Amino acid sequence: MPAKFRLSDLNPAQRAAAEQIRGPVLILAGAGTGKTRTVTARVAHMIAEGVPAAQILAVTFTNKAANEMRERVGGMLRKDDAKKVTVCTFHSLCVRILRVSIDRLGYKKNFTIYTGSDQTGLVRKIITRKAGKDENLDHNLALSLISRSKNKGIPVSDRADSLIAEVEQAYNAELKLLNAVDFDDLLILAVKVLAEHPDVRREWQQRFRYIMVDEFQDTNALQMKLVTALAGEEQNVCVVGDDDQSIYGWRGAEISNILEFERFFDDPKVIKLEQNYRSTTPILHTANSIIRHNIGRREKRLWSENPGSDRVRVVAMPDDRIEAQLVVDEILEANATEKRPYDDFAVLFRTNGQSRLFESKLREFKIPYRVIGGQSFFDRREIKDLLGYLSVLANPDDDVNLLRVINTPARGIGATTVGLATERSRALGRSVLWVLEDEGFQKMLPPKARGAVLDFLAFLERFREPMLAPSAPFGTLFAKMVDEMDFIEAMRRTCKTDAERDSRHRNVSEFMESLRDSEGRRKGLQGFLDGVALQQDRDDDDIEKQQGVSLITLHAAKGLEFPFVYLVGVEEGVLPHKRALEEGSRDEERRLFYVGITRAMQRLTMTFCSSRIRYGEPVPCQRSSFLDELDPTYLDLHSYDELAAEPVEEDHALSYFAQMKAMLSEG
DNA sequence: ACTGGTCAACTTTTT
DNA sequence: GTTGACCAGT
Repeated sequence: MPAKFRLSDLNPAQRAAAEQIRGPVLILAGAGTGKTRTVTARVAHMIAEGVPAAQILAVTFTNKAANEMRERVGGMLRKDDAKKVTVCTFHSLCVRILRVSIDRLGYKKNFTIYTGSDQTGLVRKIITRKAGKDENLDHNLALSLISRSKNKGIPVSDRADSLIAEVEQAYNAELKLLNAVDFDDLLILAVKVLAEHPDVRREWQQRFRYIMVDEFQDTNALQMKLVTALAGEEQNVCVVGDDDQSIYGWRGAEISNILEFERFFDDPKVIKLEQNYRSTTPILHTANSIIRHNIGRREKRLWSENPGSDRVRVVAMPDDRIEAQLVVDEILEANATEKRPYDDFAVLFRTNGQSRLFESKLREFKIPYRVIGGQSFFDRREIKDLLGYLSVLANPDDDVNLLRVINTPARGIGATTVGLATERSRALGRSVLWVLEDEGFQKMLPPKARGAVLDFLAFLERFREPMLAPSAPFGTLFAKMVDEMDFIEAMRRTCKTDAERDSRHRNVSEFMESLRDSEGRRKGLQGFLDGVALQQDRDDDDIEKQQGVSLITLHAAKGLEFPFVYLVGVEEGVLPHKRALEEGSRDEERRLFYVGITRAMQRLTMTFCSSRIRYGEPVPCQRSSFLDELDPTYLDLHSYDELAAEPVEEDHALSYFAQMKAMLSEG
């Protein structure tokens, strides 16, 4: 074993956690308490104690966390051991199980995974079909209701005749017909196949006899079921989490999984990690003061040995443009005078849309930056089109993607022909592709359309076999396809501006390159498509290598840390978000705020605006009520004017803060 | 069947 | 400020 690993490097609590190898273990790891370090040390310790590396499964919630853990484990173990440890997300674990065994549940193994926009598209279509286009049942609402009920195993509405119930039924039935599954299905079906087929269950239980789950506070009921199913009799389950950082309730996460862990596993060993190695006392103190307002937590007291030299700042800004300007100015200055690399800075915000202004300001000043998370590369239209072709090749039942690509680029198969085909497909209960191939259908078409359809079918057919062959050079082949249909030229023609043309063209090139890269990884076209659906391939190489200021949503920031953090847009309605307040999840918003604060290592600045541009119009806003919940001991309140002019003395700032507070409590 | 234009609606967070 | 849905003209 490499010399890097010594149990004596851990503090007593961490060490206790690493040494408890067998039986159920619950590690309550506050923010910045060396969680990943402890977990990786635990893996190393297990292997040192003779546990075969291949029997260890570490499940995380996000790919980012999985990648990080894989890297850390790799640094601590011999290379061949490290490779044998399985580190993956819940969803990719489910895909693994299902690609082998989903046929037991009546699906075909070449199922397609429907993500975000595929789902919305499908639901939207169903809503208009069921209710006409004037009906404005919000498709996002419908989807989230459907998702929630799928996870809980109960129908959306008790009234079977209600529109939403109809939509739900149609959605699920249609998915099955398309030989497609959504994210919820991945969990549901994996749990189902394990529950209903003891041989499958036994196989996986024997494969993974030691299970670790990271970010356990984000698991939902199904994920808990999956863990229990895999754990088997031995119950070598170690979960790590922090209820104060539970921020995925809206997605069905059950905070009770961690709060009531004892209900699921007998007599677990519970270990708390409370020493924080990340942040200074002012930052931690401020963080503790906000999370105290939540009830029903597992009490933790985070402390730090680092007194730090900076107080926490709260800055009032006139509007969001100036907010971006000031933050960028400060970054520029700290980089110039303190020689701080740009990677030391992060701008954190509640909603994706808030990153735009910062992006353009940073570009303006030629400061390198990276956007973490945000709109996926794979959601761009041109990329979805290309993915559509690949999906149709892999799964001929995938009507949604077939319809997406059937006339992109335009090839003479217009709305009339498509309408005819879908109608017949519904009538016969066959896939659209099946209908197109049917001679009876072809005879109904006018000669021109028939020719176009035949050409299209021949085109697909020519590539299907070669692309799906076990070790096919599918990237190279697909490049040929794209070339033959003149995809790029057609796309360029539909672009309005030169900039758009360039960016789309670049995207296509990048996509083709990543496709060709994955040829070498031996997972086949199917593996590539899985990776895309699970967001695994999201150029994490690229983004890791990229340097510069990080722009991140609060959700995506969990697990990360930065010396200098700007938490922007701390306004009522943004953080806490208006929609969240309507749903009554103020506590979760508070945890989100807490997560944001605890990302900061040295210096934390929070800003709020008096006015913000929304939909192109300025809208007045107010500081967040969360700011009033903070303990002011380590807090300085500044106005933009002060900061823009001269740095203020601390006592002045303090009295300003006191004044402000007094004013607020009066009103 | 395709193109280009106007208009509306929209932004919570993500595997 | 962006994206898509819809419509009228070629």
